[in-house]
Amino acid sequence: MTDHPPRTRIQQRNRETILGAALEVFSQHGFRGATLDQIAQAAGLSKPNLLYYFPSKEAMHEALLAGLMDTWLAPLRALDPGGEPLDEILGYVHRKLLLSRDFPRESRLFANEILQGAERIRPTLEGELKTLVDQTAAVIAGWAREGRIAPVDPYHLIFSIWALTQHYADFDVQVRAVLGAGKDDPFDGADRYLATLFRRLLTP
Amino acid sequence: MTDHPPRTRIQQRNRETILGAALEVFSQHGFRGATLDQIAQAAGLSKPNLLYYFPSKEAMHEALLAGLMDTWLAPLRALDPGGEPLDEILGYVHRKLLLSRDFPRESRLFANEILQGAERIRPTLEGELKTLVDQTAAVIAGWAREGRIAPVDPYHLIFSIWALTQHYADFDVQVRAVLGAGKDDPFDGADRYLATLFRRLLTP
DNA sequence: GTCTATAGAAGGATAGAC
DNA sequence: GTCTATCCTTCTATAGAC
Repeated sequence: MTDHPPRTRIQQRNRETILGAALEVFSQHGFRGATLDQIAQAAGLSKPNLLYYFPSKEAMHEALLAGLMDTWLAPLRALDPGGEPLDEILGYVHRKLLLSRDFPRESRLFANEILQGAERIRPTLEGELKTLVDQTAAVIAGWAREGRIAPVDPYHLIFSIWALTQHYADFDVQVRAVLGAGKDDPFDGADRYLATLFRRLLTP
Repeated sequence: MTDHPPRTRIQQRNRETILGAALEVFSQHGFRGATLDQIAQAAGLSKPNLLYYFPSKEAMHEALLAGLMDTWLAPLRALDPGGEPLDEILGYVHRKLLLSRDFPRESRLFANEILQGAERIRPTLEGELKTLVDQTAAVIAGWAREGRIAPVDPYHLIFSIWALTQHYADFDVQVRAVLGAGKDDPFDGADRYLATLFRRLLTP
């Protein structure tokens, strides 16, 4: 017994193809800007065939968002309150940057959602996300109180990690326009820069 | 003789009303997600009346973007190569944060545009913006070479200033969801946090 | 200048053949 | 399961009265 009706291999494969195409299109145009025609073309399927696998455009979008939040919060969950403070925070920054590098479309899907009011995920932000951030902020505040890192507002510290890592995915076009064509991968430079930044910020 | 045909006061006022409404709607839904109905309602005018003042939806969007880039780059242009390095950079951070606080809709309009591929402003990014950043990066690199600030990649420094300041406007919904209702203005905390961050990063 | 009415195109979703 | 054809709604833009 599973949560969902059993699916053949071909059904499973098509659902994944469609979700991949939907991610591509939604992340580039936002929910309202995306069209089923674009998704169908990206998936190599007909428009009605999309709607055989998902009841609506909305359902595709929800399916993408549902899986996203856990992936996005995993690096923060992996922060160990018992570890060495600076290593833990630098490790979080590094993991979050890798996530932006390897899943830029997911990052942009999320950014589109927040930017446009987050109506579909506001409950998650105010619930699950806030709870996790509150816990982590308490840990970081404890480290600062013990003098193991320099004193710093833990909430703004977390915001700054999000802003700095996601910037390279969400504003990729601008970053590459400014750096020019012949440069290294922006993410390599970012990794070194961010390690330096947070080391200098947090070293007591 | 002016660049444009003369306009009555009422025409001028209506154009501004429409652009204000368009900014509200475009910044929240992106270009394709916005509708003329929404803009008309926000402006308190009929839909055909909008199209009496602007030839198309596209024209409204372009009018907004045209004015935006200069406003957005002004704080960077105000950075004085002859000034005290740390003060100049901290001053830039502060001005940029104020801009995000006072013009969050403009920030989100810009973010929507970049996020969705920046097709309408890519030439400006690769031309005017890149030139200005290259010049500023050279100034900052010089300061670092002279030991007046700590060594740091000037391009990633500028990216980090953009990311950190615009985050509070673009991801406002998420910031407020995490901080909860009863807290201070996020921008107050951000101002103090960012000053600390860049001071610790850049003090030699 | 501003409106009502509507043309014409595009988009989401369904019917029904295969 | 997958397609063609099509319905119905929404959207941009225009026509034309006032």
